[in-house]
Amino acid sequence: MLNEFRMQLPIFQFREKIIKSIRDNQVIIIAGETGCGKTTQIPQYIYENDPGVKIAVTQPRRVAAMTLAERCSLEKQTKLGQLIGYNVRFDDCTSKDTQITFLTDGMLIREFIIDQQLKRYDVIIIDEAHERTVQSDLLLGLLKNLCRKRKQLKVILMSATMQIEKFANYLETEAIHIIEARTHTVDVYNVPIRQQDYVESMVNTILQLHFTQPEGDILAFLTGQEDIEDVKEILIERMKISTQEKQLDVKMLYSALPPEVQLEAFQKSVHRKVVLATNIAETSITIDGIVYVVDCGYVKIRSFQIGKAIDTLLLAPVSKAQAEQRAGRAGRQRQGQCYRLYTQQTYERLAKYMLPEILRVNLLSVILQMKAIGIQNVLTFDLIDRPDMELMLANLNQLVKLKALDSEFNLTEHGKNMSSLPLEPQFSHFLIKAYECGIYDLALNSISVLQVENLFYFQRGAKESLSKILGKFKIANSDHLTKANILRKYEETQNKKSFCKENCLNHKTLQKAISVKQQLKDYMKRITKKEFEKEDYDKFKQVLSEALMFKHAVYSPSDQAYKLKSTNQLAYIHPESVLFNQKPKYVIYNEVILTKKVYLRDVTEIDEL
DNA sequence: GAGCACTGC
Repeated sequence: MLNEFRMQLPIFQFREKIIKSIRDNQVIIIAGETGCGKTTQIPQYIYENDPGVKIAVTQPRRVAAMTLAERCSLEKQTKLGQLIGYNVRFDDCTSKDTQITFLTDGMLIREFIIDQQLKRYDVIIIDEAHERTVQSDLLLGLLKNLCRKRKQLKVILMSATMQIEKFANYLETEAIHIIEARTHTVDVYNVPIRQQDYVESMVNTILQLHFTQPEGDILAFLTGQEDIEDVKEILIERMKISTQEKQLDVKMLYSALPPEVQLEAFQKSVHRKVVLATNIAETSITIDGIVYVVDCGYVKIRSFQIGKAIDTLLLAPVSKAQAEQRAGRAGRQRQGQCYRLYTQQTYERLAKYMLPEILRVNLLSVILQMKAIGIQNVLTFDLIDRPDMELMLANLNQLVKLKALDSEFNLTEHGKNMSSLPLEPQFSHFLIKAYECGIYDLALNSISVLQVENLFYFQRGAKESLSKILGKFKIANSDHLTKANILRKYEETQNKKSFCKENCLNHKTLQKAISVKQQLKDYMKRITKKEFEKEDYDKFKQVLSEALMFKHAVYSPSDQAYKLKSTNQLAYIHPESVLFNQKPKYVIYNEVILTKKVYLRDVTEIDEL
């Protein structure tokens, strides 16, 4: 039954022990580094031991769920979607025969909304729990509760070997298994003195490495598009004037890069390759052949400032766990090396772990989900880390104003409908109201494009300017309507690829917007029957303004900036807005975010507040 | 004149 490959995995020696542990305990923890085989093998062991059980395995990312299902199917020599399948957004590859389902944790939360007992599964495995996403934290809370109601249910938490005691205490279990993986060692070097400018330091380190060390590709961790482009330019320049013969291929990798350009970073290169990447290469993406890692020591982190009610996207030092994760990327093939552009002393002072997501994001949609799952008092719900009470209370009150909850915080019919849509509550509210007012096509197009990121792609020094392109599509002083217009024009155009090229648009992004639109349309069919349509921009703005009632701002001439109605904070219109450099008196916005300045993103002019 | 970490439903 078990082929030789499977028997060689480190986890195999633990097979009997783990099966027994699952029999004896309701909740068990399995910790092991990547490569020990826990994710692919444990579900199969459970199935082989008791072929009647239905198993769910969650993953933070959709690609992981899909590839893992494929791998396991191959090992069991079954067709994908039969015995073993996956279920991710836009792609359900399961059947009535499916016993092992790999799914994203967001998907399992949606299943909780439909069936609060999750009766279709006998065993639930939460994988990569150490990543501490909002979804996996919430799932752990829900499963902890569910274990009291369903005594036969088995829950398995899988994670890297960190914070195990914390998970064990929280889940009240002593059944812990630690699996050693066979990974190659990575030699870590720190710079003796920290350089002021990590871009310069990065370039020097890469070149020195290139000219002195034996063959093997390099992965460099930077923080964003800007420093990646800087390093690339300088590297290419220095290589040109270098007297050394050895060539170096410079590739980039970050999520705003169109997928076809990202692919270049994976191709085998004749010369040594250096991939300049964001933390996308930390967990989401693996590049083969990496022997050297260079780590700048920083990462951009998005956090929600509770008092000011603004998001920030700022540079922060990495955590120790993150630095280890980055270094580990050098040891996947053979023994590797990691160069850190910071001192040993700086390393010692780093935080052990990054603050979990649930403690640093706005929780409006999570709280609506919790209410939809039937949690009476979300303020006292037992999560592994409790979010700020005042933030949750503020979120509850916002949901009351959006009529998702009544004054006693009970879920309304409208709230139930809102929670069924894969959108932020404001947008769910907007879409439902827009349907009722007969502006559904405009609203659907607008919301669909607003869901996707990186609509435009500008290479450094691109001829076409953003304002010129925006000018072509601009409608009614509104980013929301302008984006709806872009999607319409895209759909009407025959040659979509050249349309995108002309307008610096991202083809894959618009394709995704179309999938989103179709999905929203399908969901909306279950909520309302209304489908008459009129083209009324004023009505659109009126409904949007009501949905974004906490996101109004007024221009203050003395400050030359916008004053947010909610907090009196000053902010500027983002350069990617059609209203950039214009000064309409009243605006509504989707998001306020601090990067280099406090910016309002996706802005629409309105007549009055 | 000036900007764009990463996931997920």
